[in-house]
Amino acid sequence: MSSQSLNLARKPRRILVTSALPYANGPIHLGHIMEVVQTDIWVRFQQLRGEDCVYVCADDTHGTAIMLRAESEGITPEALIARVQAEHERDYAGFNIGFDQYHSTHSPENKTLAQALYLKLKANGHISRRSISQLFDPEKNLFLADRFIKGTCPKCKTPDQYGDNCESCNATYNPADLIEPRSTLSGATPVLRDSEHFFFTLPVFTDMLKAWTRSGALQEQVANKLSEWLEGGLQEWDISRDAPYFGFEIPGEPGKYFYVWLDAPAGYMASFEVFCKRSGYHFDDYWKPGHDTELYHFIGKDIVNFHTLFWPAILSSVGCRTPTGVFVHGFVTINGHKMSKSRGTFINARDYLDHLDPEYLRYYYAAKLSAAVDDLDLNLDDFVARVNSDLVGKVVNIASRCAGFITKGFDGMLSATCSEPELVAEFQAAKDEIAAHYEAREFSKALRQIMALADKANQYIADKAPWTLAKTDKQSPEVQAICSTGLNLFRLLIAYLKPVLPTMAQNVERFLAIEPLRFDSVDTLLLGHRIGTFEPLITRVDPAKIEAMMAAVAASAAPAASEAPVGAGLPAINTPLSTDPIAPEIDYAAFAKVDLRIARIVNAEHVEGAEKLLKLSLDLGLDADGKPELRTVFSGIKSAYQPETLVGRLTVMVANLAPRKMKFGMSEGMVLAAGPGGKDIWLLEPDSGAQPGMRVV
RNA sequence: GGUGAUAUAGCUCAGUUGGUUAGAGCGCAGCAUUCAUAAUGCUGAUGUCGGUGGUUCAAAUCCACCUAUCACCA
Repeated sequence: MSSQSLNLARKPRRILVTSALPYANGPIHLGHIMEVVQTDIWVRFQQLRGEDCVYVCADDTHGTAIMLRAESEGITPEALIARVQAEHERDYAGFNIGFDQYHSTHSPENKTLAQALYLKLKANGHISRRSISQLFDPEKNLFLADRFIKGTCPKCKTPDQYGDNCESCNATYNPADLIEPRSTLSGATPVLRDSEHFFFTLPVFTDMLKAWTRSGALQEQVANKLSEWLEGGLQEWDISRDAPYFGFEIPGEPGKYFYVWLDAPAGYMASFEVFCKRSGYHFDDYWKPGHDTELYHFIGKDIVNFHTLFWPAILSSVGCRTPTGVFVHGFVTINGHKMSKSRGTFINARDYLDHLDPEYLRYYYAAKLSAAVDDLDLNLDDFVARVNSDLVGKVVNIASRCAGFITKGFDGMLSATCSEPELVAEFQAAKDEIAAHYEAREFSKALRQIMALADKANQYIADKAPWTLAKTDKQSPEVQAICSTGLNLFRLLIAYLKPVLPTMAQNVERFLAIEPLRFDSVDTLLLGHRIGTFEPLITRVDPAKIEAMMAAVAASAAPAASEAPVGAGLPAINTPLSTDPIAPEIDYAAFAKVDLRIARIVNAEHVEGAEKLLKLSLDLGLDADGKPELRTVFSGIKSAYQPETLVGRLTVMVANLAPRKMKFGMSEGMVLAAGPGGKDIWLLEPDSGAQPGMRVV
């Protein structure tokens, strides 16, 4: 079987690939990098096999968050997105991401495309309009998305909850139902106001989507998730926003703008269109039905709905083809935790590039990536061990230990034949299986197999011990044959690794004095060829550099804390006081009514069926009759504390709060804690010396 | 609160349709080697497969419930 002649005989596949558009509200971080590295490896693999594969991306530039961010910086949105895009492109280039085109959703091409999509949807009867009632900030003069509204939960009365659900009791509600709602942008009390909105009639596409999501275009895990929406009944999708909004105005509807998620996917098309203009590719070949081209979107699990429901439905309405595949990946965690600014683990691409070689991270990600949606943990100790052991200890070591003999004994000339043909053949025969793993995005499997081969190459060299022979005869043909074989094995490994390590592959090509490797290069061997001198192809990861990077990240975390997290769209000024201003003044008598007491937590346990609550038993010491005062309190701190870590600790409780009946029993008081919720809850604890029952004043 | 996923050696992960003593790499211990960026080779130890209960001749694998982590809820 000659797969080489097969490849030459057939026409290359024509493939268009995208990565998700990063939002222009913040820097590129290691999560973004994981996605583009995954995509880039897949694209390079296709190209190295001779396929015609184009890779495009763009900045996502519209929305309220961008508008507010620019306002707080005192610049125009256009200036903001231009600056951020330059940073994004620079960071991606730092990781060797080989985009064929990088564009912007705020471009004339995208405006034309988004408007054309809309007009087609409208002409097809897939746009409806109706008035909706929404909270409006009378000071800032804009409609408020749920995340810009806070107030007291109407069900459990917990203060300071966001507009759509309560973190304490998990209730979901309409933001208009909040008690004492306020705008997080201005602090003003929002008012209800009506406005006409435009909707995409998504339910019309239910059958089409049910078929498409199970057509093989999606991972099974993703299709399962989507059945939740499909079986639950799709709703019409609100695609308009009112002025002021940074985006494109809806044609013929002054003051109405496209919701950012309408023109974002159009950005894939716009970017590709720009590429077509300068390359001679035909736009319609890739976006209209009836062509043999393939279209793939690589995205994160947080934006599945937009890419696998709204987007295919829109494409099908306007007479475009649906994606061949949407490949969903998980999130990056650092040492097992979510990237977090407060924890000092929010690593931006720039932080990494300032200290470390991008090839390390490309390799580490590849070594752990699969086609599944699982999160990927960047464990920094593991990172150092893995990269040093695999890349330096195993792969590069093969060249390093062979090259010296060839250079010194044979003036760089490789032997005319390889010894150990079976071993060489085994390396070559692995091609199809490794290619299948790359194709299926099972990069970790591909690399495992490649590293197993690298082990065999080292075993072979150790077994033949050319250094022993060289002691008696530096010019022994046997030494030349062994080391030439070793270098050939090394060359095969590099050909397999090239999608992951483009820079190192280039260095190897220079060292071996060969033409750029392609995937099929493994079918031939390097015989009777003069190589260059060996130089270190990659240096070991220095753990001190990791420490320096983490120190820099932690140092920048403090001032950066006031910046909005990426993509979260929070206002630029975000301190506890800004989001939750100090309450109206009270007199001492009012305060004195609250009886705060020191209490010892004598027991803490999970509550069966409760998502957020822990059941605490609090000891307040003995009362006047010498009887122990024990209280049971249900507290919404489960997300931040393990029960066993609480037992024995002292805290402060409201001792005279009216008991409240909860689903799980009677709660006789409240313990005091601060923080926004989730992991960020901090229980109050007195200095040592305080005794249970003491009053806090 | 609902829903989808995940949980396997110190670390990071494989484990196909349930089938003998559960695997790999790293790390660790011992030995060998010294050509190589303290690299390599050989040998070895290490697991209540998140928990509980169930189905079965047989469960890491199937079912139920629970716990933890991640995501989504237009």
